[in-house]
Amino acid sequence: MARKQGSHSDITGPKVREAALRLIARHGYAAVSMRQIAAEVGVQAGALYNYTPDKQSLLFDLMHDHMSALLAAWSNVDTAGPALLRLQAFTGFHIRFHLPRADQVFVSYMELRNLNPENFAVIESLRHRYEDALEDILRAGEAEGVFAVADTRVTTMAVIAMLTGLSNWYRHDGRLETDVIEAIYWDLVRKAVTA
Amino acid sequence: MARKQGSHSDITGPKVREAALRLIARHGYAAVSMRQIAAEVGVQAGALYNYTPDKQSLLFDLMHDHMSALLAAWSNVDTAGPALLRLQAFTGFHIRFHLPRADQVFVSYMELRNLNPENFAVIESLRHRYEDALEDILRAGEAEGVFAVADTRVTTMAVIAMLTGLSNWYRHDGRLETDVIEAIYWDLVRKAVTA
DNA sequence: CATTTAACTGAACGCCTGTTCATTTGCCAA
DNA sequence: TTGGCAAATGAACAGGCGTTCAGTTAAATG
Repeated sequence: MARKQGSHSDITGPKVREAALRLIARHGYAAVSMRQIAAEVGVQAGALYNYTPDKQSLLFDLMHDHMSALLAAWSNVDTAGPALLRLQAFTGFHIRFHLPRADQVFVSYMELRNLNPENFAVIESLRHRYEDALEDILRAGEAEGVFAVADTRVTTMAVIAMLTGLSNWYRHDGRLETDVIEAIYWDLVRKAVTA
Repeated sequence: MARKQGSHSDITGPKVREAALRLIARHGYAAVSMRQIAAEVGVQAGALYNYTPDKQSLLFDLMHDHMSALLAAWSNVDTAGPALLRLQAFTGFHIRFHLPRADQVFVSYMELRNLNPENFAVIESLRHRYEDALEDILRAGEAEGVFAVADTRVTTMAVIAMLTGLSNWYRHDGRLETDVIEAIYWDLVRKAVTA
């Protein structure tokens, strides 16, 4: 047999990406084979090459889509107003965007070293743009006099690490709702940077 | 030819572990082959099995040694006195211990999913003990009334993520000396948790 | 209903994987 | 100087890897 009942690229395509994301998040890019991904989808390995030119592109696309979606979503958040409100918006946005996307976050932060140099440069520049969004807010707050940090760039990295680290241990069936988490982290971030 | 000039287990053993650590930190456990490690050491792949029963044990030993060294070093730090001083000691210790060990940190935090279940449980419990050290300090500070955090466990995880994230971007040839970094992070941590 | 086309199979390609082991070599102690 | 042992070699094992492609089948088109 060859083509299966009900098969269609609009169905199989997304399934390939979902399976790849889940498996790579679980076991890592190098540890997951194209045959494993294919088995998860329910096809033979060769069929995957209708949807990606190669394994590397599959990883890159997953990471690129995540970063693009992140930046697109952030661009829809209101960034006017006083720095304190902007920082609160950033903190809340970051948590609400990342918490439901544990697999994407995991892959995007753990598999950087498995990107080839060109792909790495692309992802790195997207990540940099996101970091800069936070850094801009911190600088604005310093200009306003409401923030006081020893080093703006270091603080940017520290805050992002703190927020992103959340994805490594947060469990949706755990003790704390998203709203509560958001409040706790906003408390920490606000106190850490305000004058 | 077989045995090489000057070869000795006291020399080759450490070299195997150093090569494995460097390569795994760079490319990931699954992406590094025993033959690559052997080539780095300057022996054939079979010779590695004089120093490790298998590849999995090699990874586990690297991570176990790192966590053991971390806990041993922490146990030598004075943990008496007021909570604020203890927290400062923890922050400084964490940074000074981790900054010169970028490869170990990378491997210990990125390769957890490549440990088999038994090995994972061991490493996880060591990590937990380290987290608890910080949590104890935070609770002591709350009892003293000098700290005020919304949730102690979440704050513990947030602070550790912030501190550990430093290893992901810090460069020894960069703009900032260790002392400066330490001061910046202490400023952030102190403000975030104090009442 | 006939034809085209998109989707998939299954086998094959050359190469790499972790691990084992008989064999060889070089160092050290007697 | 000679034996014993530690420390390697290098070939082999069975299996998995990413990727390609001629052939087959189901769905879409006219």
